[in-house]
Amino acid sequence: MTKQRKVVYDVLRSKRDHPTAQMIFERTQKELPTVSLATIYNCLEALVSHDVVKQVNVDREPSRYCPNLAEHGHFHNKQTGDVIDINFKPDVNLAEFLDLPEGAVIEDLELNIKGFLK
Amino acid sequence: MTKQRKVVYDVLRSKRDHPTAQMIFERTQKELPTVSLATIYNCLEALVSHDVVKQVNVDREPSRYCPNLAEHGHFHNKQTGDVIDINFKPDVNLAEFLDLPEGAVIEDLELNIKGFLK
DNA sequence: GTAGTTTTTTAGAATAATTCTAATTCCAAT
DNA sequence: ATTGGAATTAGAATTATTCTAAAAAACTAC
Repeated sequence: MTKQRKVVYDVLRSKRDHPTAQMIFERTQKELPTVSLATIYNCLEALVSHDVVKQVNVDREPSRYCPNLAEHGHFHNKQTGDVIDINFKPDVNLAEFLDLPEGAVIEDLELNIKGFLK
Repeated sequence: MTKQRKVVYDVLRSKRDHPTAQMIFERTQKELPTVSLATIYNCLEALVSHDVVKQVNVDREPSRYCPNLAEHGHFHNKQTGDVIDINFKPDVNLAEFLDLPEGAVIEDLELNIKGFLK
């Protein structure tokens, strides 16, 4: 954990709105004015590969980052652009409802829902 | 439906291996040697926006395209790079198992599973 | 503490999928 | 045939991300 990685991680935890690397860069600059965007990407890469942060991709938009490690999906509000976490109801194992091929081992499951709030 | 769009659509239906735009470009060139990559993107955009083809994104890899319109997910085999369709078991309504916010209207649901075959 | 080694950060260049631009071609309807 | 509108094309532009090389920082053993 370097100083930069810690600040990036804190930025992510302090406002869980699924910011992009650019947004994280801007928020991190308030704390570390000389930080570079490459460092933001490096830090995020380190945090993601150590499984303390999840990278969230919706369509081909810039990646967003999320410190929620529990298995969950994302609701992308088309009207506001917001992305919020969607938890599964208790004791739900998604894989049970899927027609997976013989011998399939799931390493990662990604659920993205797009829509709006009525 | 122009000639190019028809060939692109036929290419997609004749081999349902979720090709990228580049792969579709190469396959289309066999039929239309003077076609351009921009046209492939244009045609795919037209087909996707008219809801006859689905665009499939896994991570930040190049988009893949799929003529299967039934609601389904995708299994991404990390060992082979293959992407295959995953159907839901009969009468399963995923939304029932999710903690959606009040008033959420689902317009699109995207399920990507990464793993391998044992 | 200091010399030596490794890791991280940084700025800027490079990359690659996709989109845009402007010119040309195609086609349908007059 | 001519015109008008849309589609196609080649190539330039865009943009999120990755790479490169150099400088800075962090560690390690002495």
